[in-house]
Amino acid sequence: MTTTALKARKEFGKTLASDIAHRLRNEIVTCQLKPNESLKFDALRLSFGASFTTLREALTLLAAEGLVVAEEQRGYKVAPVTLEDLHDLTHARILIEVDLMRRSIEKGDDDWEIRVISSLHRLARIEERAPEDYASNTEWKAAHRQFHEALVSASGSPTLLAVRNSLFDRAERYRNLSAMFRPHPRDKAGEHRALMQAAIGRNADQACNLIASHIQTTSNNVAKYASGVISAG
Amino acid sequence: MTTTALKARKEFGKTLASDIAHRLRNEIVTCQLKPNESLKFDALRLSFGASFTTLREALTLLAAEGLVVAEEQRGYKVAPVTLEDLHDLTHARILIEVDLMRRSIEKGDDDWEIRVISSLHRLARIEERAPEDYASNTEWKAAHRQFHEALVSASGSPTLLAVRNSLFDRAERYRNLSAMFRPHPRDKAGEHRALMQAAIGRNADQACNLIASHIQTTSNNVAKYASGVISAG
DNA sequence: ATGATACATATTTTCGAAAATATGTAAAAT
DNA sequence: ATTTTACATATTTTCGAAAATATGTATCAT
Repeated sequence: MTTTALKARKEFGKTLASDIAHRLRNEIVTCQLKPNESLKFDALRLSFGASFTTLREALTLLAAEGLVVAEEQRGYKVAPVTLEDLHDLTHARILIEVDLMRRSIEKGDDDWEIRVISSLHRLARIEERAPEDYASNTEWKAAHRQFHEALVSASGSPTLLAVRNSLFDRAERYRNLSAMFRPHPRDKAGEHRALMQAAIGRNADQACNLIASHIQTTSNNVAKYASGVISAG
Repeated sequence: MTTTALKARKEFGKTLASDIAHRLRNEIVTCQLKPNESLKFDALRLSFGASFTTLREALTLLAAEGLVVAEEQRGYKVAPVTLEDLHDLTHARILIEVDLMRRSIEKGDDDWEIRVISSLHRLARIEERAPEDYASNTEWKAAHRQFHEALVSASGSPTLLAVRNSLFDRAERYRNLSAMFRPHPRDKAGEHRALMQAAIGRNADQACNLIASHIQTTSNNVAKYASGVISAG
């Protein structure tokens, strides 16, 4: 009932465009906006309450991240999901995440160890509280993201970290898609704990192997359970 | 004198925004727009003849590529050049280019071999014609880019290729900067020929070593000759 | 019936003005 | 002299209308 209602529109960024990009990104990753769905300006204007220009800027940003594709003069649409894209994405993620992991383990200081341990702890607590299908839990997803982010956070490579974040979003969309059709979520708790132990124990080779197979296994499961809704590619 | 004058404005893309992004990218990479230079809308509007909105879209695109940085509510500026950034960039380029090279050699077909051989041939011809300081030659730069692009063009990884292209632009800016202060360009002809031979000969290990040291050596030279104009980082 | 052409509609793209925000300057207070 | 406040200016950000482009429909010729 106060003036916060107006300001509340800008939750995540200082500018309206970056805020809308954030909201759009979320809707695409969670598949509220479905793959291949065309993003018409009139419709977007209605649901996001912003002008053509502002929306256009947000879409440009998401196109650069690979969540949206732009067909010039023919508008924007949510990026399609294909098996080919999933494989491409998985390969890129493993390459980059393994490199970042190794360097993080080399360079990580006390604060890094604390970030890794505490983010895993938070993740475990959430899993305790909601043992059944935590994978569709928003809180779990945020904690999961933060744990993986913490692992590579000491790598000191802004360029690769930025790419990594973008790929993580694209992968999360596939995970969400798969979760819709999967009877039970795979139990990753053990894998996460092993990752933490290898990282903190400065066992770089083991940590890199673990993260690579963690990503690969997740991807294989996505391909298995979501193959029905994923285009042939 | 015909109506082409109007259409000529759009040389590179179908939309004006993508065309302006292309032109801006070129001016930044060639350092006509200097590192750290602030990109005021009024000034840009004058030199590019487009409206706020269109320019904003182009800048958003270049910010995603890392050639421009956006400070919210305080406009855009050309991305700074620092030794730290150069190192970060070099590391990322080696990681990605080596991976793409190996996969290109695995998968490359006859057409790939032809692309590699013919693009090297063109590069060599240009070097013959203009032996002195071809590095500042626009034609040479385009051919150089195409040769390196050809080498990795069979990798079949759209995601990593897109990142690679973006990193190549950022690196080229550093090369151009260094060229301004370097007495003679390093002779890369031998390295390029060796790269081609290793790739076509399907000697993946050797080709990967060559491309890694090619990138690293270039980066070291940039650091050496351009250190005066690069911020400490 | 089929394909081509012209027209009407839908949609994207671009523009310049208006609003919001930051920056700079001068007067007032301590 | 230094900080604070108020005001004026410069700059970015956002908007909705107008232009450009694509898509769909009906008409005509073959």
